[in-house]
Amino acid sequence: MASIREVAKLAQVAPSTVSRALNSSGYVAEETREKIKAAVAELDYVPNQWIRNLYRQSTGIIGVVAPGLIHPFFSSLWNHLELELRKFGYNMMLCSTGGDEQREREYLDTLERNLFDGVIDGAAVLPDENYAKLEKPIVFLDRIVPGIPVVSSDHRQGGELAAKKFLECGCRKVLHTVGDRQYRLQSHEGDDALDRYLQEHGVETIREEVSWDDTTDYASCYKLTKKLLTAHPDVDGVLASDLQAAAFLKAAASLGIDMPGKLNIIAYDGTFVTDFNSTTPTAIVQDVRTIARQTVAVLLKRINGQQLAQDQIVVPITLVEGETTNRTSFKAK
Amino acid sequence: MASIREVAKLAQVAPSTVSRALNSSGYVAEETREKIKAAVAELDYVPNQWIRNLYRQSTGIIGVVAPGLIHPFFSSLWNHLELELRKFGYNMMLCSTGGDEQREREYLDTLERNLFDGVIDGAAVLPDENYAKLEKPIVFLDRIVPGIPVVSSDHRQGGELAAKKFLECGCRKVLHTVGDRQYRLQSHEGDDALDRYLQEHGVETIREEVSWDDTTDYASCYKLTKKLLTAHPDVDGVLASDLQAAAFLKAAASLGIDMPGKLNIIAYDGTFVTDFNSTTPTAIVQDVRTIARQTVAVLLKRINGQQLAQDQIVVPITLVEGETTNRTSFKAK
DNA sequence: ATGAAAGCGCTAACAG
DNA sequence: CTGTTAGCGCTTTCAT
Repeated sequence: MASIREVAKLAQVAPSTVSRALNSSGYVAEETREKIKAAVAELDYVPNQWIRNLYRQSTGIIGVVAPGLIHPFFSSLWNHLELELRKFGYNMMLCSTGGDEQREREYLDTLERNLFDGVIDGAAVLPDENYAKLEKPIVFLDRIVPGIPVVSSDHRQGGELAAKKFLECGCRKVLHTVGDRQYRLQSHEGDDALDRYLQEHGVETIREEVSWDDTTDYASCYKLTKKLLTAHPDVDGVLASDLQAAAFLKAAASLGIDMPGKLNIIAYDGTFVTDFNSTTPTAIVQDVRTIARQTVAVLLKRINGQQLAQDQIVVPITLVEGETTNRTSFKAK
Repeated sequence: MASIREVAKLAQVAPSTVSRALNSSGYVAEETREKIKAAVAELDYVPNQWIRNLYRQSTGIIGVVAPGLIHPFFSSLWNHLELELRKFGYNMMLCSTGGDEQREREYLDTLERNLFDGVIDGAAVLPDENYAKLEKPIVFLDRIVPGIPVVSSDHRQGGELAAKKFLECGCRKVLHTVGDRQYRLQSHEGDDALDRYLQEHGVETIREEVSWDDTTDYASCYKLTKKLLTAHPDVDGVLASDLQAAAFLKAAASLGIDMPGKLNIIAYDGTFVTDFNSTTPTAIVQDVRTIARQTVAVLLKRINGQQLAQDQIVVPITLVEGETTNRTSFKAK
């Protein structure tokens, strides 16, 4: 790896002149420029970007903290984030915590101590105070902490869309799986909205708290869903994330439950995995691309020191009708 | 961000002493150590890791070049790679090329010019000569280039396992999808082995070349498989990657083809997505975890300047019997 | 238009 | 045991 000094020596100029020529900053005589160009070619000189970063105090790398890479919703989110960051000349360092506190802490530490330009935390599971001392521009996904910008789907809308669909289908008892409630997440709004709306309309709801494994690992999902369907035989509506919904579908079939006659299932997320099923589920679809776009937009504003109009950004969500909910409802009249 | 000099000043010692105290390299009097500790605490000093890297000429970050993050086989591979790298104290920077040459080139360039400790390229689609000048320790996945270590599944074994199964099922005409053949990939061995074995036993085979999209995007998969099944109505065996296999299954069902009576399907990869189907496919399962482990092992050897026993490492592969191949074959007698 | 010199924040070699 | 000095590879004044 040739250094700038070697180039300078060969071109018989000072290192600073080479620097200027290469960055086209400041004046360099055409003749000198030529000599330098020749020397660069001869030595196959490539400036060490790392060192440049040292001066610029920036690397063009954004750290992304993820709970996992396999879950279809997240893998597709990271994919879109990468594309979006690339658009603005940034690279992405992807860190996966597996939902573990300690690992998140370690990663945040690494990201803080290195010259990363910013952080996107999609796996924030630490108490609020841990985030207070972070100096880097940061954006959260879903997790709400005062003073930190957060991007997420409009889960309240998602919950309501699902609730309305269940009502249309004439459901009387709806079960939905919810995550841990220890910290404030935007997605909790969805659970609350669902319950509120359904209960206002006289429909019973059951919340079933599930672990991260139960939403990520299909085998766990399947075991869980079978258990739930057995424990609550009178449930006629289910809202659960894609994988779980797929598992519910399979489990219900194996239990001989008539669908969608006796059981309406709505999948939350609407990633590509729902396509596999022989029956296409009705799904609440998150707009991953827009989430990625907004997240990057917010982060860049932070990096450039601009003010944000709002700390919380919610992205609209849609319901896509499939075959797992009753079409012959009174809505269709 | 306090610097080491500020700490030194506050503790009334030289920066180098602080450095020694913090790295516990060299002698520091207990008393001095205390003073320094106090100063560090007072200023909330955190050493700038980035700068340290400059001296160590290493960052602890490995660049991973991926064709994509969504495809289940890859997302699970990146996940395991991350875990494995973490085990050895490394972080992973994940770059996704979408299979694009230009993007691979750009990423390799970035990785070379920055202080990454090594590169794992799972999306190598450039002509061989592009890799000759790479100076960083590198490992390829699947792609074979002389002089560069490569890790992959034992696809030859995979091809043969599939072939034997098709024979057992009494297939007479087997279709399999293959990728681009422009460069040498270990996975081509699988296609070749399948053809060879089947043809030796008098079974006709059809290769169908497919694009990256046709293996990644489910909608594309489905369109493709429907077309193929219509074009080759007499095919009684199909080998295709998970997503495609799922699509074949759905397409065949929609065309009213009797399965597995008239059509035996084997899914290649065996990722979690195959679980979703109401029918569990027979699958050739890649051992992602071992691939990840071997890849990291090879890379670390390279980083530490150790010799490799061999340039090509192949990881055993297995066939898992499912419901999409005929069990009542003459093997069962 | 060019070069010398200072410095980014830290470490390592060497005196003392 | 501790401080001084030099330097990682580059950029950026500031003279000339």
